Amino acid sequence: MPLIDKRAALAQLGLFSQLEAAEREQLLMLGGERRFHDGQMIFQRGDAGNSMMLVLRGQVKISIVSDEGKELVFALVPPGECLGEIALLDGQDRTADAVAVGECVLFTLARSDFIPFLERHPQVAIRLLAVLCGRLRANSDFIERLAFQNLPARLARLLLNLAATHGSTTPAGIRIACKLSQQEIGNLIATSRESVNKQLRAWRAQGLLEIERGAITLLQPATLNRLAHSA
Amino acid sequence: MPLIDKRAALAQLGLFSQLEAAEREQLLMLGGERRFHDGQMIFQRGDAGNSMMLVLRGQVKISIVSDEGKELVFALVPPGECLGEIALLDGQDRTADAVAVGECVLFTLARSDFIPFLERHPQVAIRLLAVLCGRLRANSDFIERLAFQNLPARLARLLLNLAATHGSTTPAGIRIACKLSQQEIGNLIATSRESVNKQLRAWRAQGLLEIERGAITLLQPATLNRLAHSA
DNA sequence: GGCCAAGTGTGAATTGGTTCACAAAAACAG
DNA sequence: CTGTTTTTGTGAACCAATTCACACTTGGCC
Repeated sequence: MPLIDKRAALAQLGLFSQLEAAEREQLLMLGGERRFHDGQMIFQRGDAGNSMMLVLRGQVKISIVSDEGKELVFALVPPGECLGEIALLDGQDRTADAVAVGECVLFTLARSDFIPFLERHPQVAIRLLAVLCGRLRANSDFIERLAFQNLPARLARLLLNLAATHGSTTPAGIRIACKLSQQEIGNLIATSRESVNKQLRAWRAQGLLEIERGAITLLQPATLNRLAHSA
Repeated sequence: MPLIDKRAALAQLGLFSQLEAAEREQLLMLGGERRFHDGQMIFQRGDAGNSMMLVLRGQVKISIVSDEGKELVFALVPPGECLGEIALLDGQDRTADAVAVGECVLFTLARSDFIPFLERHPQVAIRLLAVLCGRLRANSDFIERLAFQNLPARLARLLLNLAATHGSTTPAGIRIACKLSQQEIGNLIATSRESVNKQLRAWRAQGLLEIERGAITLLQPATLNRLAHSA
């Protein structure tokens, strides 16, 4: 397990990039490092939210679970981004669960330390405003897709999204080396595992994509894109 | 049409309540007042968003419309609250439409004026963070309801919500003097007008509520509450 | 009053997607 | 290598909600 360079991560992160190196040093002293194993719960909905985290390594799944046990995944937070800001900022409970995906290293900042820091560094507050605006826009999109788009459109969009962030271009098409099970794909677009399966094979039958173990290759991204933007 | 006291409204609003009176005076000079008629469009999705507004009088409907013409209403912003903060803060396009409901008076602040003000007044930035957190929580709720709750649950919840904000207690129950058409109710909970109609009459038949012209009286709010929290 | 537009009421047909129940295939642990 | 667990594949039955089609009511307006 390699040592993670917190200094570099902090400098790179938009939130803190404007600060003087000395100020970031200060922040480093305030925060702590925590490690989580794959599948380990980081925090749970309803917990008192007195810290925020920055992903140094691994990914964090942010999700909610219904009474009947259905899960809806809001986001998979990649390294270099933060999570838990909302509860930190308003001091209320966490609105969602956070679970480690893979071995994770997080840099954590406690509310009691960070709020005073924020008051001394207004530029950071302004940056945070931008972060929250981004979240709000993402949420709007999510709502819009849920309300207006049917399963094929939501799935197509997800695939294109994954392709853009985790995909690699190959002669045949864009290969997504995703280790997402069909169940997890379903949880990302609010649909059942079976429906994901059926839609994927339907598209495979049409030659739109190829399915291997743990990877999907988009053969006709343009066609999928059309599907993502229709009903 | 009565004169609206901008000074009082600004002082009352959480966002600016901490400021010195003199600073609020300054803000008053920066902003302008605009009036809109019932149904008039205030801004449209995709517009450049270079201002935010504060509702002084009337209500503002925030909604998006799908390709097929379906409308989804995110919020009805009441007097004393603000709208359009997101686009103002990040300088990007508006994510939704805003339409006046009833005769509206808005206090508007331009981005070019407000951002410098924000930099001089960090407390306001911190307050804005709280506002955005509130929005994010509301959005989370919205997503959760869309993804997990069926029509009766969503409708029950909406009615209880309306009862809490616009209702008056009567001997028979809680009376909601809403001037919402069934279509508009549907747009608030992402469902068709017909389905709203059928569900309301089903509940009326069960004695859960009473329907008059432009008003609904909840006879058994407790039962509705149970419905709102089940599947 | 009488007309037109907006809103409401209602049933039948259709549909998109879920649920269920299982079989087959991989992945994993010992 | 072998049994166990997780994931995938698939069809049939089911269901909630939409769509469609149309009648009825109400309100506002000239």
